[in-house]
Amino acid sequence: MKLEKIRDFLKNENLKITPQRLAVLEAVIKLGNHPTAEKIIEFIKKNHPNIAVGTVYKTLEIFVDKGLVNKVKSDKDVMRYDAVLVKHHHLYCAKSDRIEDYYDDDLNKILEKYFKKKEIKYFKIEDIKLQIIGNFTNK
Amino acid sequence: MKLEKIRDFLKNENLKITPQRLAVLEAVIKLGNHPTAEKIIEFIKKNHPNIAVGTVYKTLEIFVDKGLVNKVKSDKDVMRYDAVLVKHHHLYCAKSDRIEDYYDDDLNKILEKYFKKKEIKYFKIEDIKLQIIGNFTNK
DNA sequence: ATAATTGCAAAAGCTTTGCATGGCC
DNA sequence: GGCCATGCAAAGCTTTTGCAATTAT
Repeated sequence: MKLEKIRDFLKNENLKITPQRLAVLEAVIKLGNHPTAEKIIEFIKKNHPNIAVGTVYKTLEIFVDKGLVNKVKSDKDVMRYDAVLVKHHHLYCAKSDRIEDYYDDDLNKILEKYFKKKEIKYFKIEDIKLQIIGNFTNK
Repeated sequence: MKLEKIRDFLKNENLKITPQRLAVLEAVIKLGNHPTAEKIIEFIKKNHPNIAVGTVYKTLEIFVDKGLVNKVKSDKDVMRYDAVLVKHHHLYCAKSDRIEDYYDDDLNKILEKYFKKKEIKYFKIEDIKLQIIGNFTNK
């Protein structure tokens, strides 16, 4: 997302445009690959040494509420954040904390079709995310 | 899983059969629905008031290592545990912490077939879990 | 001007750890 | 008896909170 778009977005949500907020979003986007709060803070501190831990958490929470950022969690570690808004799934390394995005529109269509036919009693589906667990064979 | 099976399992893994271990596994099984450590401790304390929190966590971790119990985590809350070993997926309530199991062999077959054809470069799949997010329409 | 946001530090969970005591094999 | 497992309490980590000072609009 471009800087101008981000400013507009914040403005539309009645959120003040502060250097901290821009820095947090920049960090999530530039770091990529589902950074932890710790990594985000580390990244921001390079250019913005006085940012407070609490500010980063609060800002991330606001972005999650507004849908600018998503939370990603595996079965083993701390909260991680993701600024990729396009629908996607995740590849989880069984042995490490590595998480990669997986895009596949055919798959999404198959799932959509499947669940349209085979409705779940007592449950209205909003979204489906695959956790694909396995091992990366490259380094 | 029956008590005798559990005893055999522990024996085979060279784990001592202790009342605490039996109680933890019993709690996870009887509570069902992905209890938190807190709920497990609460349940066990009824019959076993002196059990230590640390013991429960250590025991759960051992069971997870040995594959007797799985960890389940949503994007929002603490670690939860699951003694259902049959392959299944999860329905996550978008508004609460409710998590229900979802079994569907047809779905598993479709996914298996799909990923057999459409291999992911650099990744060897071991398991696929669906996080189905939405709303329960019963109470 | 004023209301929202920040930094700071303390507090609040949840989970882990160290060690002496106790219990299983 | 030997060694593993437990209980207890303290410590560790991540995340949240309260509040005075600061900043965006």
